[in-house]
Amino acid sequence: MYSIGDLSRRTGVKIPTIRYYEQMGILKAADRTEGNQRRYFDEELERLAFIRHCRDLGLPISSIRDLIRLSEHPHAPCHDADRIAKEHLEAVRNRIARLRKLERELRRIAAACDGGEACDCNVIKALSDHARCQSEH
Amino acid sequence: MYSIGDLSRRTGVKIPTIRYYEQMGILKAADRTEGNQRRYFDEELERLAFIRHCRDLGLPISSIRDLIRLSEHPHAPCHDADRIAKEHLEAVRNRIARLRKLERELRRIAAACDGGEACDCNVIKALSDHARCQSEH
DNA sequence: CTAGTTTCTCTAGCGACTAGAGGTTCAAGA
DNA sequence: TCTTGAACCTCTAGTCGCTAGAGAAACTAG
Repeated sequence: MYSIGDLSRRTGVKIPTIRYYEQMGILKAADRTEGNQRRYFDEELERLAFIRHCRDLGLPISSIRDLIRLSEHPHAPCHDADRIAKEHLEAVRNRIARLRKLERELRRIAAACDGGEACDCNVIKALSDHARCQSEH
Repeated sequence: MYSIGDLSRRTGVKIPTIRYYEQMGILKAADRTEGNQRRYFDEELERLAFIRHCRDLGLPISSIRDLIRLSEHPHAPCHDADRIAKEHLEAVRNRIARLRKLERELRRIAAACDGGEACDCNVIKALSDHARCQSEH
């Protein structure tokens, strides 16, 4: 049996965040002591680890909610879970592609400073001037 | 002389966003008509393009504010502008590195579905199980 | 002059937390 | 058993960068 602090230490999820997940309905409301404090079991520990893992992977809470609902209806086709993961993979790939363009751009800009004064600072000029970009963003 | 709608069409920045930038102090308060409507000149058009470009590159508004303040004090050393760009480049590189790890992970997870039922769906299992990850995140 | 578009301000909402106030409960040591 | 201090409770508000909507006023073309 874990207090919310135990759960927090074991999962690395901060206490207010645990309460927030409960409020969002992805972590079920814990049993309480006589004095109204939350007490958790291994089941919640596992679910919180699942949530944490999903969040680390960048899945929004709404998708996590979908996955949990799915896993609670074990005879539904797993098609949906697969779709959620695939869609997210696609989104991550797009983000990477965009960020790499930005990286090139920033490298160009950051290389432009010759240590002078702001009035002729190439960083500021480069940031002012969209036309110099080698790729649209 | 541009209305806020003109400015919006020319820069692709939505009208409420322009007003928001004014409120945040990175776009200076425009002149007004008798009837209190904003009227802009090319100077604001350019600044908005600058802001837009910075935002596209992912710079937070606070950094943009710093850069603008800097460009308004043209005899300050451009050292700070350079630092802002370099720091941001660093942050972008870190984000890319992290996202690539996530991509590998998601690819592994998304490949795990064999079309069965949710009760033995490998996507859900993979998401439950941190230990299977090939890289920490 | 009128009708329809644009603009105004103000407030509230998004997502995923995070921080703080002010009060209560728990657990360990004396 | 009592005390003390840590941990916990709820509630509200703040973060960031917008975005949406209400209701009213101003502009512009015919």
